[in-house]
Parts: sequence; C-alpha cells; structure tokens
Amino acid sequence: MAESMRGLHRTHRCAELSTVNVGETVTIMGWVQKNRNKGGLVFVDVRDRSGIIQVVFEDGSCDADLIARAASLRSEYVVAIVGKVEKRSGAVNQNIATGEIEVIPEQMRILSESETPPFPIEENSKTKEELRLKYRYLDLRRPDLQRNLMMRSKIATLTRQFLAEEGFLEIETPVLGKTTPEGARDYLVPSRIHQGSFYGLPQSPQLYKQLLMCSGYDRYFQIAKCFRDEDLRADRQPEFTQIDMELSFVDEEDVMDVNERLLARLFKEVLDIDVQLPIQRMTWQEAMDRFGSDKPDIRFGMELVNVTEVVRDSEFVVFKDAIENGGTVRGINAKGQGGMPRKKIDKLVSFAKDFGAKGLAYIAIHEDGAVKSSFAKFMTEEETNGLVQAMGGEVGDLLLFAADKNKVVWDVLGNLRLELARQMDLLDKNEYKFLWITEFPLLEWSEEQNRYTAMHHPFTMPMEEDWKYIDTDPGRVRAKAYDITLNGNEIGGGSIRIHQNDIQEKMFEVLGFTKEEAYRQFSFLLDAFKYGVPPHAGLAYGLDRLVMLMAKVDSIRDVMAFPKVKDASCLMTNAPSLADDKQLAELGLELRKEEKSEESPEE
RNA sequence: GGCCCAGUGGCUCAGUUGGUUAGAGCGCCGCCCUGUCACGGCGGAGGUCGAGAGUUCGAGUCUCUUCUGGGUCGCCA
Repeated sequence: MAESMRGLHRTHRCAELSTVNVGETVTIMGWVQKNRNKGGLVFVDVRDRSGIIQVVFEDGSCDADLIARAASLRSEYVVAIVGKVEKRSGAVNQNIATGEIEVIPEQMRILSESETPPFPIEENSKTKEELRLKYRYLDLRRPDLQRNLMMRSKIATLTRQFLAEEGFLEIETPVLGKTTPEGARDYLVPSRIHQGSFYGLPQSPQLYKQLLMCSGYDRYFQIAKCFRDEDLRADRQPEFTQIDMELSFVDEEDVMDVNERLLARLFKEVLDIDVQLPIQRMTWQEAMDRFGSDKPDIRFGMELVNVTEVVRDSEFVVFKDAIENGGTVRGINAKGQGGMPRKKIDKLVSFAKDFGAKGLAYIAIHEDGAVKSSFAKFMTEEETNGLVQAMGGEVGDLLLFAADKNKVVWDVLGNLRLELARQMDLLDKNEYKFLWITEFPLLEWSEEQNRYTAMHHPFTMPMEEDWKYIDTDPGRVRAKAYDITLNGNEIGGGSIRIHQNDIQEKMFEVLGFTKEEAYRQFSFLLDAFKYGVPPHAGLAYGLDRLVMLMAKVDSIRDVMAFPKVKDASCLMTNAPSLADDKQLAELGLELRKEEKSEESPEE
C-alpha cells in the first residue's frame, strides 16, 4: 500500500551525499534499484537521477518491522528514507561514487509500488530498442540516458548563457507558418477556420529570423523545434532541434568567430576539452578533392589521389571511358590492407556499387612484394608501377580506384574511405576534429527537376567574384556559405544572406520561379527588403547531432527524450492516429475511400 | 520505393543435416542466509519459436507471403 510523503522533505539526491555528510540525518527519495537480503540484514540500493546510495537495515539500528518491510521491497518501488549518513563499516565499493558511505534508516515510507518492469533498468541495456521505446518512460530511468539528457540540458543552458553574453536576444518564432515549396517536404496542419488551407510546420525558422534582422534585433537566437517530413535515419528524426542564430552587420569572419568561441565554451564546460582556435577551414572544392565529402572526417588520412593524368594513356577501358566522358580516376590507399581476403574486397566492391560505382579497381601489394591487381592485364607494367608510385603504394598496401564522373567518384571513394576507417578501427570517439567547409557551390543541377536548385537555400549570398557567371555558367558560382563539421558530421551550417532585392529576384529566376510565383510564396520577405534591410548572416546547429557526438553515442534517439521510429510513428503513444469523423468534418476534410479504415464495408 | 540484418519464456541468447518432451544465463516466485554491492545456497513456475500458408511421415530449422524493429540507398534547400 502506497504511503503519503506528507511531512517529509527530500534533503539530498542520493549521490549528492558524501563523507562530508557523515553524522547528518538526511531524507532521500528514489527508486529501489536492488534489494540484497542477507537474512535479517538487508541492503537496499536507492537510485535517483544523481546515482545510487546504499541503505542498510540492520538489527540493532532498525526495529524488526522496518527490516521486514525493507525485505519486501521490489525493484522500482519508490521509497522515502530518513536516516543517518555513516561511513561504511564493511568494505568500500569502489564502483559507485557513494561507495564509502551508507544510510542507516530511521524510517522508511513506500511511496509507490511497482510491477516487475518488462526489462532491466540498468546501464548499457541490451534490450531491443523496440521494447525500450514502447516503455520509454522506463528506458529513460536508465543512467546512460539520464546522463545524455542531463548533458543536453547543460549544453542548452550554456548556449543561452554564452549567446546572452554576446548580445543575442532569444526570440520565438511561429510553429504554425506558411508552407514553402523548396527543400524538404513540409508537415501540413489543416486549418479549421480556413477550410482547405494548411499551415506548414517550419523546416527551420529561416525566413522569420531574416525578418527579425530587418526589424533591427541585430543578434537573434532560438533553440527551435524544426520539422521535415522525410525518411528517418540514425541521425535524422522528423522533428528535431536547432540552435538557430542570425546576426546583422557582420561578415563570415564575425559569424565564425562567435561560433568558434561558443563551441570552445561548450566543449570546455561539458567535456573539459580544449578546442584549438581558430578552427581549421577548407573550401568545398578541396574537401571533395581530398576526402570525397563535404563533411570530411579528418581524424584520419587515407586521402583521395587524382590519378587521371597517370592513367590518361592507359588502354583499360573503364579508365578510358571515364576520362573520355569528362570524368576522373581517383584512388585511395588503405595502408596495411594488402592482405585483405578476396571475399572482403568483393564486399568493398559491392559497397562501392551502392554509391553508384560501376565497379572498383584494386591493386594489392602483398608482403612478399607480389602485386595483385584486378586490372593489371589491361595495363603495361610501367603503367601499373606508375600508378602504385602515384598512390605512394608500399608493401602491404591495398589501392582502390574509382573511375567515373567526379560526383560519383567522390561519393564512392568518400564513403569507401569511411567504411575502411571503420574496419581498420581508426575512429576514436574521444577525439574531436572540427572543420569549417566554405565556398560551397551556390547551385546544384537536379536531374529529376531538370533545373538548378539551391544547394543551401535560395537566400544564400553568391560570392561577388562569381556573380558574373550566373547567366552563362550558373554551376560555377560559389556561395558565401559555410558548414561546421565535426568528425565527419555536419553539425551546423549557415551563410551570408542576400539582402538586395535585385539579387534575390535574380536567384528566384535562376531557380525557375517566375516573379509572380516568387511573390506569391515570399512576398513578405521581398516586400520587407524594400524598407531598409541590414546585411545579415546566420548559422544553425543540429542540436541533437551535436549532443550525440558529445555523448559519444551512435543515434540521436539516445539524446532525445521521446524519439520516433523508422516509419515516423511513436511506439509509446501510437501517434500518428486516425482522426474521427467529427474532427475531419470540422476541418472540412474527407479521406479518399480506399484509405478509410478497413472496417468500412466493401461495396 | 529498393537492398541488407534481426524476431525462440519477462530480458539477452543457444538450438547441428528437418527427427523423441525446445535449452542456458539473468529476471520472477518460495524457503534459507548478519557486511552484501554481478551477493550466495536449495527448490519452483514460466514457450501457440512474430503471424499465415506451403513442402514433408515429421518444420524453431526448408519455401512463399506478411507483420514488427534496426541499418542503408533514394530522399533530406
């Protein structure tokens, strides 16, 4: 039977107690982690978000009834204990923070009983995620998740403090907004009052924050919920959180500077890691050429080498075709992997094919000096030797080559490089390598839409020196955009924004918008630009990804309280759910017949 | 939408070439135990092997379909 906590006040969290408190009478409240009954001598571990403390029920210090009630405690009962902190008379437990002390109880109340939980509440759970997410409220009791969410809270608090010190204002922007056609699919919310019309949930507060700059707030930030109706991944959820900021009267240097200092503060305060400033910078072109990625992991080398010139005269048809079609041949050197068994190499080949490669050529240099190549018979010995030399190939190395259009070659080798690093165990989660990527292309050709699309977004400022190519060679125009990457993850991105109406209108034109369409979608922004708009720029972090990396976990689900599963549903609440007919009627909505629930009788 | 992986007591897993009554550890229940902390000892309960169909004398095991979850490609300005 649950008892009242009336008259009791918690004085400490369990693991806040230490030898300093010895002799004090304290009141703790928490969950029963473990009950060890030695037969009259009962040890109870009590847990709260701070950790664990041992409570000892012993004949002599406790009456028989109290000991009997302690013996009846089961896992996850919620108890309140008033007792005296003492140094342990028995052995010290080195494994827990409170291992030198224990609480000798004077009274205990059972505040809530518990059924046996469906899985153990313990660190490093091996329980399937499916079950953990169904009982997320129990999963969240586990110490590792509690640590992650506490770290997340600390990061948010430090961010607010830092940005406030830097003169930023925290301003909220609407969640019910206008749906926008560019970019990710929007979540739509039907309007009851305007039947047939829909709000769009924001993919980011982009336009609002630019308008705040127009309004003179000069430095804005927000820890903002964002929504994208796209498929999920380990690092992608349909709703996620950005640390979003925008600044007026600044250039790239100003934005990068304040953000470098923010990151340095976070890593120092949270992980006690000193981030060396300034953070290294690399242009997009260099990143692609050296790493085949616009978010290179620079914790290890294995850089791409362009060997197009070395093999230009080769008769190997794969290389020849690629070069004739305007592509390149590039390779990576997997040091010490020359002895890789054929089966494993075949797996790498099929891995490469997943990223669009038609194949993967390789040269393995065995320990005895023998060179085994998948394409040696199409090459002269000099050509093969030249290739090995160009790659810095030594005994024991495995050289892998891709030949295709640049985009494919980069994608294949960039991903292969990461896969090999995983296999070779080169990725240390305790090492943090930041890198700015700059000078992104402004536009990207979309085969699907048969037009250019904005690589970043349509409000990104082009680089002045490239603007002259906007009509003749739009793909050549670079943008004043920058991403901040960490260990091969994009953790944030931003740009200088267009603040001139003529450039903005030209951008829409290049993107295939008519002036009318542009005004229909973005009239508020284009109109605002008529009334005096400051030069401005900004940046937004994916908070979930940042916390994921700082917490050294592999999924953003482990740093979010209530994440959704792969099909964007919630296993705990069963959202999304069907709307009833009354709700639909109020919204003026009707489902297509074939999509109605299966209970409806067939005609 | 494509590809790959997984699903066996509450949890994590094993289960050989298709062959008797499907096992283990942890947890749970009962009894015992005064310094445990991965407590210990003895005993016990608990399974339509995700679901459906098929092949077979016989299916946890083979085939097909399907459901659930994970990873990934497409997608994600």
